[in-house]
Amino acid sequence: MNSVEELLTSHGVKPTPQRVVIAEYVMNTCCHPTADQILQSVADRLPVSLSRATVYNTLNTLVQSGVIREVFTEPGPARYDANLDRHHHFVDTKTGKIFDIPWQEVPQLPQELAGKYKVHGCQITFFGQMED
Amino acid sequence: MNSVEELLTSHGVKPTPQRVVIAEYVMNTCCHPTADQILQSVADRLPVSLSRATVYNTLNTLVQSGVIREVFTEPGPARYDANLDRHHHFVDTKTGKIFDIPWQEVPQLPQELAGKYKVHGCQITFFGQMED
DNA sequence: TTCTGCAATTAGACTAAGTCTAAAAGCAGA
DNA sequence: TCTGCTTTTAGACTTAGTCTAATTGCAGAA
Repeated sequence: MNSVEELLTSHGVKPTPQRVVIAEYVMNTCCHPTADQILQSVADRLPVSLSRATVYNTLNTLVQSGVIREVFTEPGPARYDANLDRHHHFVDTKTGKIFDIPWQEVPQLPQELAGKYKVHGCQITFFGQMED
Repeated sequence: MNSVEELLTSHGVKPTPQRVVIAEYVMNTCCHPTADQILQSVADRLPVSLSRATVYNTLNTLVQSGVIREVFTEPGPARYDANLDRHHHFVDTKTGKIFDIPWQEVPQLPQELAGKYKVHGCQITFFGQMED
């Protein structure tokens, strides 16, 4: 049993071949792929055909069980992220690429706002350009 | 000439009847409406029929000219926001409602990250629940 | 081993959000 | 009034994602 299978099992997800290759792909790419990119890239790693519905089902299952995260930074399709450490995102407005920003790069934000908004989580998206 | 017309003109946007009622609607609602909600609500304020394409064209024009902002906090349709002051958003996870959080409620964030990401802008979305 | 039944997968239909296109309408200036 | 540009329109189209009903694949029971 390889480590991806163990990871899925430990999160209560039965490690079917489809789920394993999808999870593996998301974990081994740093590019925050979309569902469609995942389908394209993963399809020929399986002996059977892989359906679009399975990709979406699997991604939703993995998100719900906490194996990966869904990222919405901009218009367009959802992107997926296997970095489970708390972090934020930086969108390079020139290339569209998304980079992870470690949690500790950003100062602690308030846990309550304007005396009435109780904060449970937050997501920061930075826009800008990478220096060369 | 009313104030909405002046505002559009001052942003270089010709104030057609369609644009005026759409801008007016977005400015007078605090609920961050979607394109579809805008179409539903605004259609009968005009003597002619209002096309979906016009709503999207107008919203894109208004966003590009800086009259309103487009907000993506969660999966689903884009939402529009006429609050031009710099601010962030709070999503009430119970009701789905979006509230504006004034810029000064949140500490200043770094202008450069990890020594290579030059920040031009950022968007913070808080998730949580309003206190009763 | 075979049977049973649930969970996962599949293809394809369907829905929702938004864009594109070609024609018509509106309007500013000559 | 005419001309030409801009805006609007209806509806086709595209993209992202969900739903459905049938099939497949297993795990556990007999």
